[in-house]
Amino acid sequence: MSSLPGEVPQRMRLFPRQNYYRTGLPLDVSTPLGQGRVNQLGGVFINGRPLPNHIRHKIVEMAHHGVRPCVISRQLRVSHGCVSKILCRYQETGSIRPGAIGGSKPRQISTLDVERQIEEYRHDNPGMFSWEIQDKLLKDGVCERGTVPSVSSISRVLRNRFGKKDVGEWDKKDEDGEKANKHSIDGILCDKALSLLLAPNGEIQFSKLLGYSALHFQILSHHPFESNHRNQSAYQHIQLFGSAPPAFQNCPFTALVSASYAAGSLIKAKWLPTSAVFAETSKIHQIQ
DNA sequence: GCCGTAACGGTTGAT
DNA sequence: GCATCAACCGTTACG
Repeated sequence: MSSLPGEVPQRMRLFPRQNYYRTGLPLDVSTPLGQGRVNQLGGVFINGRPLPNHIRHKIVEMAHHGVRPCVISRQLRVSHGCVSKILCRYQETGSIRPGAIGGSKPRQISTLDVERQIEEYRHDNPGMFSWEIQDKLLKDGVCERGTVPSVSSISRVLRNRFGKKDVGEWDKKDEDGEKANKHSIDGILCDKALSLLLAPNGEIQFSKLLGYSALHFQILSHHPFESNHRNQSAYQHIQLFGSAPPAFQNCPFTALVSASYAAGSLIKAKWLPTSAVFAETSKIHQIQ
């Protein structure tokens, strides 16, 4: 039997084909990891939580080598539903990562006009409380009872609009952060390093990336509206197998390519055809 | 026996 | 700091 990290000893496993959920039989198992449970195949899982990355990797890797899902399921002791789900997602997105868990849709709590009005109130009277602002919005007829933002929403608007600038804290993820970074030591170093990587015509010279250990090549976004997870996973795939995942081959989109410093600050970005990106990253992978 | 998927109980994190 | 809610998770059972 192959031993996977986190696997429980044989004696802790329950009998296969036991109907846990529908019969109400106990299925909690005390494991060295804590709140583990054991599935019908004898594998350990934590309800509600994604499988560990190394198992997800293994599933994709085995499928890549032509192993059938049912065999993967039995060997890794992961339910076939889960194997199917992970492989389907991988085919569709090129990502082995679980989706973003938790959170809720951003609620449109106030229109831009209302936000502007809140800012104005705050500007005129910096000591004004959120509930006072709420009252004033109603009194001035800016909002009606049903549409007026909650006190916590107003607080959030104030925090977002005034909080960060007051303490001089820039969010490195947004554009402001990017600008700020350019004036940092990291930013200056990055700019200098990148200037060596750029050919006179503005193209990134991929071959020169190899000479800079402090710099790493990054596919930041496969599509402007998609998450970076997918692209990082695609890059992982290239590192593992030396080729782009199936879903990415012959992809009509373009990829945003950047060179970034060890600190992760974005310094320059450039749009290139996906095929060119994967061709170049594969070459880099092979040389390394 | 294999596969896709609905239902389920659970977790997470933004609001 | 707490409650709510909608996203996700992996397992099970069914067709």
